[in-house]
Amino acid sequence: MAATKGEPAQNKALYRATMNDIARECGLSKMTVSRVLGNRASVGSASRRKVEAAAKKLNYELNSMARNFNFNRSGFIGIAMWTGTLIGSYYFGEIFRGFQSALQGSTHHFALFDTASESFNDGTKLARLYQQRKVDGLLIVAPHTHDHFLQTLQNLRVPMVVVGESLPEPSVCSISCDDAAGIRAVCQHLVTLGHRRIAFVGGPDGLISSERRKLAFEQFCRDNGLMLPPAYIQPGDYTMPGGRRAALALLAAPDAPTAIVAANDLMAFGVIETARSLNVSVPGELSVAGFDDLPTAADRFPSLTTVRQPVSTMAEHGAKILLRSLENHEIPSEHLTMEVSLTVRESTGAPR
Amino acid sequence: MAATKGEPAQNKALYRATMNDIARECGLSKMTVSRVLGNRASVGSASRRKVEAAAKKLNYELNSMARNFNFNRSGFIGIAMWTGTLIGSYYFGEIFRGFQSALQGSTHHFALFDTASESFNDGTKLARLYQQRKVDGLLIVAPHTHDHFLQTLQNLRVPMVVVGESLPEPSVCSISCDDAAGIRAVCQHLVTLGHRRIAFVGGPDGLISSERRKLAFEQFCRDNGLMLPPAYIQPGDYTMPGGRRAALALLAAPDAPTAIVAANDLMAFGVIETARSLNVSVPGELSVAGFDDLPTAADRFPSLTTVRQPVSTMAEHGAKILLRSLENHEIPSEHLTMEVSLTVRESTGAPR
DNA sequence: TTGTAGGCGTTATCAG
DNA sequence: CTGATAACGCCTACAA
Repeated sequence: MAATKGEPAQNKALYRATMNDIARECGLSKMTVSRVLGNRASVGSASRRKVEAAAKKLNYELNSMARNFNFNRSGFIGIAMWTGTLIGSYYFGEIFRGFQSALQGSTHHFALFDTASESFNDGTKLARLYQQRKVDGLLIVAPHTHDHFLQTLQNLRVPMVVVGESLPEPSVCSISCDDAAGIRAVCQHLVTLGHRRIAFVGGPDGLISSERRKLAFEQFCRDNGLMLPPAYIQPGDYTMPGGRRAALALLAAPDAPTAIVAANDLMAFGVIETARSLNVSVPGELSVAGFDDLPTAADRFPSLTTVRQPVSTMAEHGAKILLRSLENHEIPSEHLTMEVSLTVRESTGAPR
Repeated sequence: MAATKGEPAQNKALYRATMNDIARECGLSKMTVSRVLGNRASVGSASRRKVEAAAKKLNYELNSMARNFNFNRSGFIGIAMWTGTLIGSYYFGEIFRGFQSALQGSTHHFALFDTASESFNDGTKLARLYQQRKVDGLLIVAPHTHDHFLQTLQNLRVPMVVVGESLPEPSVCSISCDDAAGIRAVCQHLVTLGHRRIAFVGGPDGLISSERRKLAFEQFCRDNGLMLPPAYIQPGDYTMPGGRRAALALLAAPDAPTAIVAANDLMAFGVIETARSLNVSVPGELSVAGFDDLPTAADRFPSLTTVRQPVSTMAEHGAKILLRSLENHEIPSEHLTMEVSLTVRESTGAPR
């Protein structure tokens, strides 16, 4: 590591003008100044001009700390999540995009908090963010079932919206997609193509959506009289290596499936890679489907049949609900379930 | 989209105790309370116990807004970047990981700002965040050369550190990796293997690091007397499709290269995919190398020879420098260049 | 339309 | 060790 020292740089902070300075500058009371610069209340046009000129001259900016202190709000929305696994993912990118577009016209900003740390799990630390007025509310992204903070937060009346998972608690607002419908749609698609031996690669424990997808798959098989040996339900972890492992287990077995449904796209990619390395052609000998519709799902060879969930729309709705509830000083409690859609591409076809 | 209304939920906010309440509760002045709860100054142990008991009883939490208002600091560090392209990337995941570990023991938190919006480019909006005391300082991630805000920020003495790009401005603190050394290492590796016809897939315009990698490549070729027809320098954009396009152009030409160096891993993946689809074996007929060392670089078939840059370490250093400079009320100006290392894997070999 | 008084919750300062 | 007072910068409420 090489270091270079730049020129000395000017260290002293610039003086920041206050409303008082402006008031003095133009011989008005600071209330008049406040009305012009902060309140936009009715002020004589002469005064207004004077104040605005002085503000520009002194390079004045509202001190949002004094302001928020007064209003008893921080101006920040906290995004709370397991950053370790989520932060660099496409999923979070979409989530953030959605959050951002909900922020249009709002004066709020986003702060990012990691729920992985020990003290977060009982909600103490998260709740404290609100009690200390560091955030006005929380957007909880894809919480795990073993995150025990939700109850704590709810008891303390922390305004919050859960995004990406549907919670059993009816009084906690949550926005998710219709996981079960998505799985049913893929399975129906495969059955229509003629498949009868369909296997499933599940997501990690601890995510309700993941559990939902698995249950929907099992239910579909029962409803349609498909064979479902235990080995057809492989555990997974939403990663590509996880998909590879599951595919190895499935394709090595004597009664290998003719189709594999993965609980997310990454695992489906892993399945396809393994199939390729085993010289099992996709979709010729094996159909593969995923869930998420990552951008690369369309780019890959073969392109991936998958379920599209409107992640950024979910996030946008969630953030809007939170913002609205902050304005109205109420705690949101509705549950939203967004529709998903099946995108059929090259990775699925009729079985041989 | 289906919606369900949860139970009414308790809407009124809980009353928040203040230091005054506690003072009254235990018959002491609020200064004594402040000393116990905020200052940790010397206080008689009897008083201390009384205050702590009352605080617990009233479920008291420090009001950080009043506190920060007093201290004239917001408690937030702003992370400013082009979120559209970065937020969902592995790179940002590493960056954030680094930032976070720098925050251990600090009372600061992170806020996230998008520099894509129009008004950001001249720095006005970004500077305002600081002038309005919404953030105490800024971490600028991978700024583009056409981001014109840096000069503005510097003039306004905004404490900031640029991470991931090395800037020409000597008085703006920036932390980056030694791009040129990385490229030289890959090229040397290829030349040592016997390659003489090496092509390059460049990154997007507007990133200094990207430009640096290209220049280093050209310089290496000149220094080593390698042939370098213009077509050997392909434009790219740091995406997989970009890598595919470049590879198509390179492999179709009459004097196709025996090795391709991509300015990042994603493009290298694209090159490998295209090679595969053209039945050009890697590394048999074509060696491919990247830059970044994404986790998947080791997983792929063939695994990728690439340059590892210590992204999270860079970020951690950057954040630490900023935090330290905030404590000392000074503006950092050093330039740090971190070392990179070559990781040789399966995608490179001797030419036929 | 403008100004005065007071308060938000905390800490600095200085006196006891 | 403890307390009274003032201050941070802004806004609400009321009065002129």
